[in-house]
Amino acid sequence: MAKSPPSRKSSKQDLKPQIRIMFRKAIAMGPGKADLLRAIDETGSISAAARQMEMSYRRAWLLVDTMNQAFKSPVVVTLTGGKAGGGAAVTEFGKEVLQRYSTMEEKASASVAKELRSFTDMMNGG
Amino acid sequence: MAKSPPSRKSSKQDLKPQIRIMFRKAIAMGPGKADLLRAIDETGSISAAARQMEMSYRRAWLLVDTMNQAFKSPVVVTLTGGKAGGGAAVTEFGKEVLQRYSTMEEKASASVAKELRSFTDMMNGG
DNA sequence: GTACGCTATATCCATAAGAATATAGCGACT
DNA sequence: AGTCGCTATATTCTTATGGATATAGCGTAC
Repeated sequence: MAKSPPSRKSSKQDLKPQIRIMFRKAIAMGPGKADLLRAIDETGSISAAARQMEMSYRRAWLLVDTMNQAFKSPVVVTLTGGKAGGGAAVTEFGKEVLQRYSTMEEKASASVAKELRSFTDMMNGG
Repeated sequence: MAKSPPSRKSSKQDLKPQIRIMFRKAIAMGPGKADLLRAIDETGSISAAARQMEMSYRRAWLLVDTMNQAFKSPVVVTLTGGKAGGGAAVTEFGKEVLQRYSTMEEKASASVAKELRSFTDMMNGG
């Protein structure tokens, strides 16, 4: 039988340059943290975002903590208690960080798109 | 006393986009592997390159192995025995891979240079 | 044929990263 | 006052990563 495309995760098609902003050996901002910020903005909580991204709350919390430490102002603020038990929100500052990061991702990606394709040709079937 | 700048490793100034080419969850090519290729090309052996980069031979060998598996042709060929006990060389194909990767690094870096600087302003003193 | 230095590989160990779990605290709402 | 769901944190366990070490095999030079 023809092999059915089995829920492929990263394949050659996913190739893209990754921007990683380092801060004292830790990643202050990268693809994963950007996704997390978007998920927190969407869901309004760290734990909901973690569930959506299928990671542990602990890990999500640590990522948020790393970001908040790296930037001059918090990118995420939290509150405990309240009707929903608490929650988290991406600050305006955080949204700006995210926006600028996304811009960088797009620019970098566009700038190497052509080269990336010829690179693909040199690789085995990812 | 004033705290003297203690042999800083990565600081804000080092910020640059990283290109990582993935192959089945493994990094087929990235900054570290590119450096290793350059070191092998320079030294003519995996172990000398490993020493130069202060990593274990095992690790260097694994990195080479990953690359060779990811690409259609080997990027490094080795020979055992001989006057120097053996050695390794970056193939012409490997040099092309490296060349193209370096080009991508430069282009991506240039394309986001401006944004990267404003990003820096939002971060704490790295 | 012995020595040399490198490749190639296996084994074991230390450390780091992350998952899972447990628990405390909080505040709005009922 | 009690419930709820989330933040915040500690603890334990598993797994992954890499370092260190040991050994075998190889071919040239001596």
